[in-house]
Formats: sequence, C-alpha cells, structure tokens
Amino acid sequence: MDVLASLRDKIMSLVETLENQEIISSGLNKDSITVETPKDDAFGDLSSNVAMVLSKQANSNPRELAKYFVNQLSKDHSIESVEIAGPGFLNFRLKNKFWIDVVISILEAGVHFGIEKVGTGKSVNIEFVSANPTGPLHVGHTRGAVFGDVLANLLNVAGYTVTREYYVNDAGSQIDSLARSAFSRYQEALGCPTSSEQNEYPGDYLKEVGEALKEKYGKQLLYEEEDSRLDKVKDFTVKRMLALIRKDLADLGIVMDSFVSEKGLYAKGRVEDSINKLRDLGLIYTGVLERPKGGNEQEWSVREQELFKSSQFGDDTDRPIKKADGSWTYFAPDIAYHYEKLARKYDEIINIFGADHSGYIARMKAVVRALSNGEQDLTIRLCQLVKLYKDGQPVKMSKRAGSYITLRELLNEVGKDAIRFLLLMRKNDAPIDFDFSKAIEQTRENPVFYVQYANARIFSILRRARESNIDVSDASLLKADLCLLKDKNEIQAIRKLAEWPNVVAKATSRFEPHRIAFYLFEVAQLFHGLQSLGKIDQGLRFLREDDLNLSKARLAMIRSVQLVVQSGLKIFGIEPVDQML
RNA sequence: GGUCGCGUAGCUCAGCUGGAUAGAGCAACUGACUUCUAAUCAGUAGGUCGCAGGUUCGAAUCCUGCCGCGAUCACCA
Repeated sequence: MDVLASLRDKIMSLVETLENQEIISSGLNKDSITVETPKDDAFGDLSSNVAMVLSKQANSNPRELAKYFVNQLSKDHSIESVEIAGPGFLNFRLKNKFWIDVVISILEAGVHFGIEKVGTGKSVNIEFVSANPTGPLHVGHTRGAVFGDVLANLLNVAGYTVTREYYVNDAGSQIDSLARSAFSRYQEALGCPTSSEQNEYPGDYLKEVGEALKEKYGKQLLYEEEDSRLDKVKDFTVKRMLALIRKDLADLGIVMDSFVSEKGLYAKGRVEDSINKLRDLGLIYTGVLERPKGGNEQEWSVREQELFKSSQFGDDTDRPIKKADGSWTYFAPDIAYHYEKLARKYDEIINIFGADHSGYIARMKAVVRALSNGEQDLTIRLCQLVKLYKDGQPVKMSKRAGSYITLRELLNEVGKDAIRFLLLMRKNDAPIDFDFSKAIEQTRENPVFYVQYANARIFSILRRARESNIDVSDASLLKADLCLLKDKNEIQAIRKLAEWPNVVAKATSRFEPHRIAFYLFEVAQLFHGLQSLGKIDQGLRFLREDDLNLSKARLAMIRSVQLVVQSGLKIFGIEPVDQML
C-alpha cells in the first residue's frame, strides 16, 4: 500500500465531510490537492496544501480552514503532530511506525510496490522507431526507440494492454532506390559491370545483400525484366534490412509486437479506403497551396493537387495527399495507416516522432481527429536530437557520406544498459549531449554505474549476511523488529522510498520516464550515504555482529531500497547487476 | 517570415502542471580508505531562474511583448 496515498485518502475523506456539512461548497476542484515530502525537514515529514487549495476556491482564510484538519488529523494514531505553517500548509510529523509500514509494504509487494493500475482494461498502441528499412538503425533512432519502449513498459505495469508497433515504409521511391543500390551490389558480387545510379545507398551493409542475392538467384536476375527483378530485389532487401533492424532492437532490449507494412496498406486498398472516407466527410478537395513565406522561393511553382483540409483541425494549412502528377504523397499512406489503426479500436494511440518530424504533428493529429469523427486523439511525443561527443569533442555525422554512428557501434562500445539509462535522463523534448567517454566510465559521473553500484553493494551485504547464517529472504526480513530503525538517516532513506509510487504515477501520466532516472539516482545517493556512515560510526553499520535484531531490521530496510531500485531498472529495461566488474 | 521547443550556478541539467529559504552532478576548495567493494562519502563555495511587463495572498512555473539558441516549414520519404 502507498502510505502517501493513504494520508491523502484521509484528507480527502475529511474534505468530503466538510462538503457534507456544507462548510465548503461541493464541486470544488480537488485535483491539485497534494501530499508530498517537503524539501526541508523543518517542514515535517509530509505536507499538504489542502487548506490553501480549498480556501482559494471558497474565498476563505486558509489558516482557518487548516485548523479543522489539524483538529481531526491529530487524533490519528500514525501521526505525531500536525502544524499549520506559512500561508496555510499542513505539516505532519509522523510516528516511526508510519515509515516502518513503508518497508513492510515494499517487502510484501516487491517490484509491484506502489504501482497504481490505472490502465486496467484499457488498450494502448504505441508506435515508435518506424525507421525506413533502408539500412541499420543509427543514434538518431535510438533515443526514440528507448523512449517508446520505456513508455510502453510504464503503461504496461500500470495495467494497460500495450501494443508496440513499427510502421514499415516499404513502399515508395526510397525503397526503389534502395533496391537499385542492392542490385548494383549484386552485379558487383557477380563480377559484372554495375549500372551506377545517383541515389545509391553508400553503406557497406548492402554488400552482403548483394552476396546473398547472388547466392539465392545466381545469375538469374540479370536476365529478368527490369520490373520483375526490381520487385524481387526489393522484397529481398527490405526483408534483410528489417531483420537487421529487429536484431539491433532486440540487442537494445526492444521487441515489437507488430509491424505494419506500408506496401500492405496499398495492396489491401486501404489508401483508397481512407481517402474515400475523408472525401465522404467533405475534407478532400483539389486546390493550390499558397507559397510558404521565406525560403526556396525560386523552386516554388504553382501546383494543382488534391488536398486534405487539415486546417479545419488545427493545422496551419491544408496538406497535399497527391502530387501534381497524381501519385500519392507520403502523407496518403500515413493516413491509411492511421485509418487502419483506428479500426483496431485502441483506447489510446501514441506516436513517438523524431525531431525531424515536428512538422508532421499537426497534420497527423488532424487526420486522426477527422477519421474518428473527433472521438480519438492522437498523442505524439517528439524526441529531440542526440549530439554525440567523444572526449568532449563533437562526433561529426554525415548521412550522405554514410559516416553516421550506428546503433550497433553504440551497443558494442557503450552497451545496452548505459545507452538506455543515459538517453532516459532527459525529458524527450530537450536535446541530449551524449558523451561516449563518460558513458563507459565507471565513476559517479556515470549515473548508470552509480545506481547499479548501489544495487550491487546491497546484494553484497545480503550475501555476507547469508554467510553469517542470517535468513535474508523477504519473508524472514518481514518478521524483523523494524521499530529498531530509528536513525534519522535511515528514516530519511525510507521517506525517499515512500515517494516511489508518486514518481511512477507521474512518469506514467505525463510520459516522463526521466523522472525515474533522477529518482533512482537520489535513492542510490541516500544508500551510498548510509553505507559510508557505517565507516565513520561502527554502530551504524548494516551488519552488527553484536546485535542480530538490529541487523535484520537494517537488512530489511536496505532490501527495500534494492527492491525499489530494481523495479525502476526493470521499467527502464536494464538488468540489475549483482556485482560490478 | 510562420510553427514548435528550449533559455535556471563556470559546465551538464532537475524543479513533482502556482507554494515555504530555487536543487543535484561535474569542475574548485577542505576532510574521511588495513572497507559490510573509497568505483564511495561528509562539508564549503557558487544564482537578477534570458529581459520587461501582467495575473494574485504567492510566479522559475500561467499570460503578453521583446532578445538569444535549436528543430521544422514545397514536389522527397
């Protein structure tokens, strides 16, 4: 059970009483009533703004209102004292029993501690990565991949049925030119002269595709008609690239539940279907877009094309669904994709975009609103760029020259866990500076290491305890006399653990996994602090040979620290390590 | 030029949708290792929260206008 929530419940039931007695009018907004641990100890163990929130709306004096709560709550057995402070805060001092209950809750619930199942019975589709299958994933994709995956984890532990989805752009001209490049490599592999093309993909990874094509088809493809051989090469190459991407993702700890093919949407006629649906709604028309202000004036030409009235749904301008020559734009299959996604009836639809797609947000939201008759909202989160550094120097990347850093290289050099943690340290809409050298470092400067080290240290202490024949199973630790936990640093650490449910809830509802990263760092910090106290004062060591009961109580406490750390790492998709190497 | 985002300590960033004296890490300085792994810890110092207004009991947070940085904006995908 979540102790902060339990205090909040008590307060809320008092608010209800006040409403029933008509001391305050009912129907006030209670959402912003909080119970939290104040930053300064002087303000007590917990504090609430309830009196201020209510009095503001009721136009009464907060300190007057606060008195009522003080009178009622000071009777509570787990509360030592309640004071009114400042403009009307309620500051609570709690009996140690209250904090002991936190440890008990954690030991009982394990990694499920404090997870509110707000999503039970609801389904969510989260689309992320969706990189074109034209080559291996690179750093730019990695951030969105990790962010989306952890968001999915968060929603999953909150009880949602989550579908992780990858939209595969396996149609269109990029794929055509990919196929042509692959065909050139195939010709090379056969020792034939290549028909060099302008749009070739330069990366070496196509060489193996050429070899593989040779192995499968021999020289057969050379004699086929252009169209038919291109189709074969296309299918073959896309399949290879997708396999490559899946492998990269898997090594990053990500497994998609669903891949939706653009080509498939065309084949099933979904593009026509979705556009017809919009047409029926009167949202498609033939027209000419205005020239955008600024930039590239010379290249602008008047074009008549079919447009979608996205401006009716909050977009700046209407958007073309067909090119001037009558073929579909990139936007059209995207409409079809979301049309098809809507038909699958998710309660929530989420897209994770890269920074370069910021211009697409408005139109995609518009499409979803239009296709669902305004009933469904598309949630989009944009991940900003990752700038790579090595020894403080920026690493230059050029996609054109094929010299970008791939996810594979990152995995080899830094490792999955560090990549994940470091990319989750920032909120999604802030750019990240990612320093290779720091990521590999095993010092406090590297937060992944620091958090892992806390977990490993606890593991090591528990192992030592076991060697001294202490039963350190959770069931046994639950029986420890936890009232012996009196030291103020210990209580402080437990207070931090009590915040965990709040942190997860907030990270989930606001799509902000970075909160967990910071929180885990703080927990690790408190633990390392406790550990060091034992060096200064032998009496504060976790394991006291002269006092088995106290040892067990402290082991229970650090085990609960470990459980919280581990559940955080689990959400992050990071393996907790038992031992640092 | 339009749109979106950002601007907080020397550096990298938190700041719990309006709360109390704005917080961490790094760098700097002082101190603690025959260790329950010092791969760590304790402490000192460091601020006009970009600028100017507004909203109210109360603003880093909300509104408006500037300034600076970044992404993006047409037929590509």
